[in-house]
Amino acid sequence: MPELPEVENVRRGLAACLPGKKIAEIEILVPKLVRPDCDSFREALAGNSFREVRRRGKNLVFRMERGYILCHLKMSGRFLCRTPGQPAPPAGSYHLALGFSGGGALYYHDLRRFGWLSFTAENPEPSLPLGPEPLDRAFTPAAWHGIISGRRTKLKQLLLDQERIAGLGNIYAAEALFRAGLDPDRPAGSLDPAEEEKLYRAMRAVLREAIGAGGTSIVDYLKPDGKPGTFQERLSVYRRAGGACRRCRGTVSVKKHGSRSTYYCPGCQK
DNA sequence: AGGCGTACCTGAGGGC
DNA sequence: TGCCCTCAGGTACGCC
Repeated sequence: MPELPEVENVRRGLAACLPGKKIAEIEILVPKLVRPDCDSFREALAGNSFREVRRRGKNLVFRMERGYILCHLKMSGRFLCRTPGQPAPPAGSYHLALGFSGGGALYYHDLRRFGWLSFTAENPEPSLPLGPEPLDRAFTPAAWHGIISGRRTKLKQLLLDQERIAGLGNIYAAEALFRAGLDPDRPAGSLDPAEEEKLYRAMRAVLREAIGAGGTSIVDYLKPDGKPGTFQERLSVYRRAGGACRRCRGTVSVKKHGSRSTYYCPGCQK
């Protein structure tokens, strides 16, 4: 489900309700969601408090009074934040719950159960195997050039490689390539300087716009307040195969990279 | 280096 | 109605 814009919206939603909250109750209904194991997760979090919610790529990092929780939502992980007085979600609608002193709770639900939460004593951020944050100041056109120059990987696959650039997934990789007018099969190293810069700008623009729109809600994704994002209304190619290209009125097409669908416009993307 | 298959899970939707 | 297949926003691992 979630790529950088969705995870960033989750982060913002949680940052608005978690800091200062002390964990009084821990309910783990699906043990495999927590690491290193149920018992140590409970022990580490009982009586612990939330301090800050950060994001690195598609990972969430909760800085606690003692230690950190690293979380990846994978395809279908979802948080729901409830303030004191708001009704609890129905049983069966969550797989993990952290109840707070004084009321309110954080709920996690993960339909496909690929996601996880991991308690670590030290800050896990520096050792995450991730490339630069595409919206960081430090991520300059020169840094981007260093990442793609000389590479034979297809653009689509490079954009999905979190170790090269963090945060893009199947939706925004396709959307960025469409905006840049680039064929997903082009070897990354084949871009001329103007094309490199187009892609650099396209990635950053689409991510920024999607963050502003609250992310893309198609199947699973909801913000921690339970509301959907709206960027699905503004997608140019993703899941639009057979539809008319908004730029050239040609037909949006789809093909596979590995086992994943890549949507693109053959007329616009060269 | 790069690309592919498989695995981890559940549910929705299409074809018959 | 049911069955079987494919597909879904991610990533790790093993193999060629």
